[in-house]
Amino acid sequence: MRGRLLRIFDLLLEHFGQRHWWPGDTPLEISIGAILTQNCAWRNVEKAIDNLKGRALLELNALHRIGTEELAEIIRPCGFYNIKAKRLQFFTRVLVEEYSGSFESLNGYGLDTLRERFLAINGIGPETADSILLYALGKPTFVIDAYTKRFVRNHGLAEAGNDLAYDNLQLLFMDHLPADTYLYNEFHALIVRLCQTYCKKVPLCARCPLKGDRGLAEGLTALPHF
DNA sequence: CACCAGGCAAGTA
DNA sequence: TACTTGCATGGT
Repeated sequence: MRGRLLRIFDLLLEHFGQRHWWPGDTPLEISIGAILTQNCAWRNVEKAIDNLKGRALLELNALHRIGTEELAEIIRPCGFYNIKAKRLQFFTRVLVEEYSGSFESLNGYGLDTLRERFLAINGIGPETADSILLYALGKPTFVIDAYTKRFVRNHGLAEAGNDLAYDNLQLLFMDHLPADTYLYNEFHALIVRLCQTYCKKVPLCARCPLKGDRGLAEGLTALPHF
């Protein structure tokens, strides 16, 4: 599996090039995006983040202090705005009260410690936690999202059922790849890029160039023709 | 019109 | 433990 995954990575990287993920200029902006994108289209998150940027709210203390109802109206375009406003402030509260209000102070903690702390925050589940850890903090944890699950399923990398649970999907990648931040960053972004073009709808991606009876590796070599 | 989009928590059986 | 529901906007 290790060689297979690395081969998939190499072919995707060659085909699509570096992704330069996650969109966002600072650890805070990346973290905000990770929370706001929960079950909604990224284009709507961009509108919400633009609204925040226009009001100088991409700043930890400002975001922490603003009224929750006012914040909800500002992030309205990304949907679920009432609950997401609370979730943003649950997160900022922990940073302000426990970590000196700075992302720099998080660097001194290990991956497992921070992941456990993030998961204990209401509104931060495994995907949001891993997105912040990997893309905002540079910790080597593999992000599993709807695209990743679809990718694994459609290409037979895991059987249906419990193997597709979040933690097991994460182990599928992390047990068979070196714990490398760049690799995890790029690999996940490439899976997203692939699915956004060829696997737009659940549950199957009939047009996906990786799909077929010939097997994954062989299918991948056909990528450049699409 | 129906369905989907880079989840998560709370409620139910 | 496993499954269902609420949360809500905007694009196709």
